[in-house]
Amino acid sequence: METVHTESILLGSDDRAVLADIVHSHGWWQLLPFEWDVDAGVLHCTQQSDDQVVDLSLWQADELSVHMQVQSCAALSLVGLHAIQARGRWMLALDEDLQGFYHLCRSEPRLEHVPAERKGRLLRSFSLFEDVVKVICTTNTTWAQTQGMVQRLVERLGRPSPVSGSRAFPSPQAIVAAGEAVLREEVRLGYRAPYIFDLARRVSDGELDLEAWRTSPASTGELRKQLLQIKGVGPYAAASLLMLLGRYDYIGVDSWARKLVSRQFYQGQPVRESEIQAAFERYGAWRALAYWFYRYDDST
DNA sequence: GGTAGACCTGGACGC
DNA sequence: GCGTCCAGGTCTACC
Repeated sequence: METVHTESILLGSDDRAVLADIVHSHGWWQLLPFEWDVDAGVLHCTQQSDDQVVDLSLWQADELSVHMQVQSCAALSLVGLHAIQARGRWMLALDEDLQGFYHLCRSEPRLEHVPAERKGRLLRSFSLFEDVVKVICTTNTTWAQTQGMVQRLVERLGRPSPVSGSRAFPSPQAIVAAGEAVLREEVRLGYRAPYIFDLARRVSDGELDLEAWRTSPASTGELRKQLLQIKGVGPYAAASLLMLLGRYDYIGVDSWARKLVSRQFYQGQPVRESEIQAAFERYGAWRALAYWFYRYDDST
C-alpha cells in the first residue's frame, strides 16, 4: 500500500466564486475526467501534472471560500503545488475581472441576475489541450455522442491515478502513441480522428504551444485566426474556445444559438450569423457572455 | 465571400 | 434485424 499525500489549498476567498454555478455554467462537468458529486457539492477530477497523476477535489467551504484537495502518491514540491493551485484558479476562472460586464448587466433586466448571483465564470479544463479536444468533440454531433467520445478517450488512453484509480485526460503524447487508427476505431471519433491526432502531434512536438495562449497579449482577432488554423476548429469551435480563454468578443453560433436568438429577436425567422452577433452588439467585448447568460423567453 | 457536398456516428423510424 | 433518414459543424472545391 503506497503512502497517499494529501494537501489542502485555498483557491479563492472573496466574493467571486460560487462553485456550483461555475460547474453548471456549461456542459463540461458532464465530461470525464470531471465528476460532480451533487450531494456533497464536490467537483472531482483526475489530472496529469508533469509526470504525476493527481486527484483533485474542489468544494465550497463557505460562502466566500473555495478549497481544493490534492492527492498523490509522491509528495509534491512547493513549486508543483503552486502550479496546481494556479490551474485550479484557472479552471474556475477566479482571476477573471467581470466588473465591466456586471456594470452592463445592471442596465438589462434579462442580465441583472448575473451580478446579483455572482455568475459569469465558465468552467475550464485543467489544460487548454483538453479544452480544444473536447470542443472538437462537440462539433457536428449530439451531446450524448460527445460524452461517449470523451469517455472512451479517457478510459482508453488516460493514465490511472494510483490513489483513486480514476483516469486523467490523456496527454498529447499518449494520443500520438496510440495512433490515429485507435482514435478512429476504438475511441470512435470518426472523421475527427485525424484532426485530434494532428493536434496532439503538434502539441507533443512543441510545434504548437496552446498553453501560451492563456496569457497571450495578442488581440482576440489574432487569437481567433490562430484557433481557426487548427484542423477541426471552425467559427463555432473558435468562439467557444475564445470564451474559455476569457475573450468574449465572438458568439459561438450553433444550431441552438440560431434557435434561441431567432425566437427572441427575429420572430422565429431564420437568422444569419451576422444577425446573431448584431443582436448582442451593444455588449461589445462582453457580447458572448451576454448571449450565454441572457434570460430568454423560452429556452426549451 | 458564398455555396454545395462529403465527412461520421448513433438514434429514430418504417418495413 | 436491416435499411433509410436525420442532426450536428467543418473541410474542400468551386464559382
